[in-house]
Amino acid sequence: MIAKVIVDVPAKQTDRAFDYLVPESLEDVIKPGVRVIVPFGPRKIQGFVIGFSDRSEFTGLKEIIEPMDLTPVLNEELLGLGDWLTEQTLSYKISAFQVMLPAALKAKYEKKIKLRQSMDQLPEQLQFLFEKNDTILWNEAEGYLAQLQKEATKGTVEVLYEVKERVKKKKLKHISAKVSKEELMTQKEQLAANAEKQKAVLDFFIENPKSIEQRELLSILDVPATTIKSLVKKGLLLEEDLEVYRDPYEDRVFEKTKPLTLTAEQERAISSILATLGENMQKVFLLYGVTSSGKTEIYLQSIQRAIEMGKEAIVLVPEISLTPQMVKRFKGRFGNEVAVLHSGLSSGEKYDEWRKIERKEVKVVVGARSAIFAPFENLGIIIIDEEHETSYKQEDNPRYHARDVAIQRANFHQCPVILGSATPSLETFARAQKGVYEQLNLPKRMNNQALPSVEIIDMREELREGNRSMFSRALIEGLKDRLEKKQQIVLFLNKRGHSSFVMCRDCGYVDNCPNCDISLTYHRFSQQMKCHYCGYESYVPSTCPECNSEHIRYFGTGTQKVEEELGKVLPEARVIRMDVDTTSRKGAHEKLLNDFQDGKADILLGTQMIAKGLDFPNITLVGVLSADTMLHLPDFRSSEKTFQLLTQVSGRAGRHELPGEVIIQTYTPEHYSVELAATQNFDHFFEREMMIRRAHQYPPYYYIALITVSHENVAYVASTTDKITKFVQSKLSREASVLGPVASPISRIKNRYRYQCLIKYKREPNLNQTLKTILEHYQQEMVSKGLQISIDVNPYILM
DNA sequence: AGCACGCCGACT
DNA sequence: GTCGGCGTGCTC
Repeated sequence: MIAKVIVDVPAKQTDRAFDYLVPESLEDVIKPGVRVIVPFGPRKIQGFVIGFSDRSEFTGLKEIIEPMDLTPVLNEELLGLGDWLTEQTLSYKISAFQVMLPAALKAKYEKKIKLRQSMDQLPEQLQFLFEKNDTILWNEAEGYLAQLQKEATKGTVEVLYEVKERVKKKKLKHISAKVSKEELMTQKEQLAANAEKQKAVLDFFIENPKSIEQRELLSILDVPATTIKSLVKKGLLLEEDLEVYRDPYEDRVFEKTKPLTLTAEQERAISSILATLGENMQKVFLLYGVTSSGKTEIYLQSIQRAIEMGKEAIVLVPEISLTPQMVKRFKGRFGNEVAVLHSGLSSGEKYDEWRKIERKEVKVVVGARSAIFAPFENLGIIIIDEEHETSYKQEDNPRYHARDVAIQRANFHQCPVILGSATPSLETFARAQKGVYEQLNLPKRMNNQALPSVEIIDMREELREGNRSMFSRALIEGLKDRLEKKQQIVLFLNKRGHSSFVMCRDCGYVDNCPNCDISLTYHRFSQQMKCHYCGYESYVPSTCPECNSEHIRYFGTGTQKVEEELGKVLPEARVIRMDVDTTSRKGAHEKLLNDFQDGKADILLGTQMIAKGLDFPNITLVGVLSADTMLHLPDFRSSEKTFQLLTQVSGRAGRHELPGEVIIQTYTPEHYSVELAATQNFDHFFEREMMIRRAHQYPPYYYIALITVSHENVAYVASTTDKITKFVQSKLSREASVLGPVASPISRIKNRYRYQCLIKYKREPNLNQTLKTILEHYQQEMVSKGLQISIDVNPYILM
């Protein structure tokens, strides 16, 4: 039997199956989807079995060394999905497989040197290396490698390549009775009279026939481990290592919730979904509901139905660690049937959650982007909450969009996909309008609570009238008012777009990174300037390096700065600040939110991370400090993102009995995305933005693909990009526009110059082949000259 | 990605 | 004469 194996070498030349003989003894274990260790040249590496064949064109086949799994980690569906991913994203097969699995299953490689003959066969100056051990790590022999290599050819030492698992299954020693209760009793009689500890242990097992963790047993009975050992030796007790899961929510109790009664609107929406569920068909729904309109309850009850039908469910949420409330809702309804996968977990914890899915111990997975690959085999429904979120697009290879994967998987399982949002992406909304997706509307908030009133404040006007602070007079008024009424406030700082940079007020000099074409960010905590792209650090300049002026200071507002200012204006206000600094510690996020919920603070101040999911009854005022910082980014989606963000943030106010108010501060009050977010008029915004997209040939009217070329030499990059652009032009139809070559918006990162070519097209069956040809053609130069070409067929970041 | 093989410059 | 630079090609 010959196995086709995809090897763990992410390179163009090795991006195909290699044939290996399956040793007879392994024929039962080696199945498609099993990871194996195979010899590859002089080394050993990991590979994935994708299929079998009885013949090979290749002579001199090698044998598979050993399997790494007893059961496949990728089932037939996921193997196929891997092929599809490879084709869609132009990535390597191996990368596609690895992205579908928890990182813990990625192999770790170790290179070692082993002494083969007696020490005295070795030149004297090398002997000390092997004094302690006959095997040392390759890096430990630094400086002697050349000599050792010579020894290796003589055979005194041998170079070993090892493939290691990254994470061990967590196992704990469990003890149980090996014989019957009666037998234990008779054996107890025969123990020496003074063997009281042993008798106590036997008594315990006579009472409790179940197995128990050794550590626990020892602490209950207060006996030494040797007592257990001797009973095991006598054959009365059984000692075994059982796999236990690292459960991140272990010590948490989730209050059980029951399905709520649905409103007439919810009822109407869910009936369509349930019908599709019952008919076993693939269909995509857009659940378009304003903030607080009860989308989650629809998710919960749809999943309920899927479970009742014996099926499973995937729920994607944007970066779930940021919404503990969401986890609570799912765990509350489905208890132990839920696995949670998000970036806040350690790789061991992620692996354990994944194992629960693989072993069919859960029915529902709630997680961020990569949870879309959960290895369920009987998927009944896929839900993508906050469908418009850009974090569903992976920004490195394979550059997939979870929404596309979801639809692909739903096609395989013939099940519904629900895309939920109050502010759908234009792509999705356009498809719903065309009838490709079925649109379900929830236009009203639950319990008919009115949407909050929104006021837009023109900060230029404030400035003209002499208010130079970052808070408008209206906002200060509002803050004071809520403090008095003991109501809560959310202050939102839109940081994306500009962070704190240092500029000279006299000459306009900006402190830039020497390696990247981007300004350095001021970090108050470490009193340093840092580059977000390459990590370069320097001190904060006290005088301008250009003109020696002392009027050099930082611009832009960080949350710390706002907190400080807030303290000056409203010293009595209790503020909780949420940003990367205060939430980096595990569980910090949740604790801060709990404190806020418990009323330990009046104001919650934060960045993007507080924009969604917050649902506290006492919030009656939401302030947006700077609405328009994103509008000026070189990104055709910036209006869309601004609109979405403002709408989401506004939705935090007045979700329960108390009416809500929103104050949006902006320097561009006339911009339609600000104006229309104030009235929460998505439909109007959609029309407006669609006109612009059509005029500029952007999605959803056109598809786009972005080729980015980078190298240390500008001229080389420019000329290569030029050749690529011309080539693409020659291969595509007249319908497509190929723009370039131009320098990327961030024209240099880590001293590499960056050029790009943007392709806008409607239908180009040749495109993928053309792009593949480019990668193939430049493959040599990519390895030998360090040229980088990255292709993103549906980019979300154009920088 | 590694690693070996192979063909040209500066050294004991 | 050889050590070693990294360009080229292969890995079942």
